[in-house]
Amino acid sequence: MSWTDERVETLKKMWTEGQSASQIAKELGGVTRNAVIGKVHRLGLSNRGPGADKPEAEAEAAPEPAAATAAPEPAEAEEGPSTQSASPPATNRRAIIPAGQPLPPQPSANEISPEALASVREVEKNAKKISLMELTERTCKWPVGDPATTNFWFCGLPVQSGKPYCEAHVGVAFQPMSSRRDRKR
DNA sequence: CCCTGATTCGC
DNA sequence: GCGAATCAGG
Repeated sequence: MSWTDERVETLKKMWTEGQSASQIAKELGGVTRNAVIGKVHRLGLSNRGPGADKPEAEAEAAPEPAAATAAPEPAEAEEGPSTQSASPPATNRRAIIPAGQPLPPQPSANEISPEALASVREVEKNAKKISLMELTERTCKWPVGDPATTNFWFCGLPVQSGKPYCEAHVGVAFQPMSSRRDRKR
């Protein structure tokens, strides 16, 4: 595969859209993400944000010709403490879990946002349905089903990173409480 | 381990 | 110019 005009355009478009190199590579096909990244660099658009081109960028200092009075530092707003506690779907199950540590919450009765719920349903269909012993540091530890049943398994999908769950389950586990708005029912 | 982009360097 | 290998980070 070579970089035809079309392919390059797709590349540019997607890259500008913020697509990841791997996604672009997948889309184009026949190339790896490395190829994409390499091309991106060669095209000189390694930087995605600035649609503006800044040919001249030299020397530090003197970035501000204007009299920047005071407050040159907007300072980081930083994430507010925003009590976005994970609010684990409270599990009433006695400590049934084996050598559990932080222990996964039960998805059960809780007001979960429809979107997140939908995601979970999705995921559960593709879940690897691994057993307890198969749980590793990087498998989603979201439990599904009743532990007392044979119909019990763990999601097992790749975890987000750090988190104990896969993306979808992280979504339902760590809800910003803003979405917990009590929707009438 | 999964993923990101960044760089290098033989081709 | 190309992109695999590698590097550096999350």
